[in-house]
Amino acid sequence: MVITSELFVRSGICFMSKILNNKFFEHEDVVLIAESLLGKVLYTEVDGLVTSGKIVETEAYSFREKACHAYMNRNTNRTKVLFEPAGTSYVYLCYGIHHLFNIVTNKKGKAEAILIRAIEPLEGRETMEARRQLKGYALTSGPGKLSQAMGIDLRFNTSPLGRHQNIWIEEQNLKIEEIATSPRIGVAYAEEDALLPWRFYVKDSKWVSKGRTDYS
DNA sequence: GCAATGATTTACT
DNA sequence: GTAAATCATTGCC
Repeated sequence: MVITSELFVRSGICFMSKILNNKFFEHEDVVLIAESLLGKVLYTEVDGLVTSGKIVETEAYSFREKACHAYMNRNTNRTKVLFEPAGTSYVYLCYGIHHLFNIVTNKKGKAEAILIRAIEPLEGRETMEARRQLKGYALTSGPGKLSQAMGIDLRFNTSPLGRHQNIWIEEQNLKIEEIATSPRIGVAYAEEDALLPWRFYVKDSKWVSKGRTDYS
């Protein structure tokens, strides 16, 4: 993996941080990238307010399997962003209420993406609490919750990740506890592909979502 | 044009 | 545990 080092000044303190670049997301194995994203830090700057959180739950989706919106290279107005280059944001509205944030991976034309399902708040926690109108673990423990907390909506759809786009991911070498795997949540419609163990989460994190994962 | 629906969350009983 | 909220997208007429 290739990581770009950049010097940033934040809160009057100078320190090195590493923003993931497109090479990180270009890998052909979306499942491997999904697992690798655990512990990375997602940032947004919305309305001049910076928020960030440690990624603790992800899911992988691929054009090769039925749970993916671009299964069989299904290319529609909504899914066409999945065919964009790696590192592009894919945000869509679910149930008319919730914005779900994904990152496109693999080479341009290979429709794969990673859904960010939960984060542990780091910077801007008060901003997140104000947007969510609540405190505690419900702040960001789910894909719709974290999007609301971080101000992510359809305006970010098709945005390439990067500091200048106000949405980016950093490697801060945060410690990761044990990683666990399970089937993805809410994809029973995918039949046999619903059982793929493509969900990754930090096993003991209190910030992981509570959705059911068994289809028995 | 129109009806169905969802990679969820929340508020109920 | 069950159900309502709410709308962009999709597929079919």
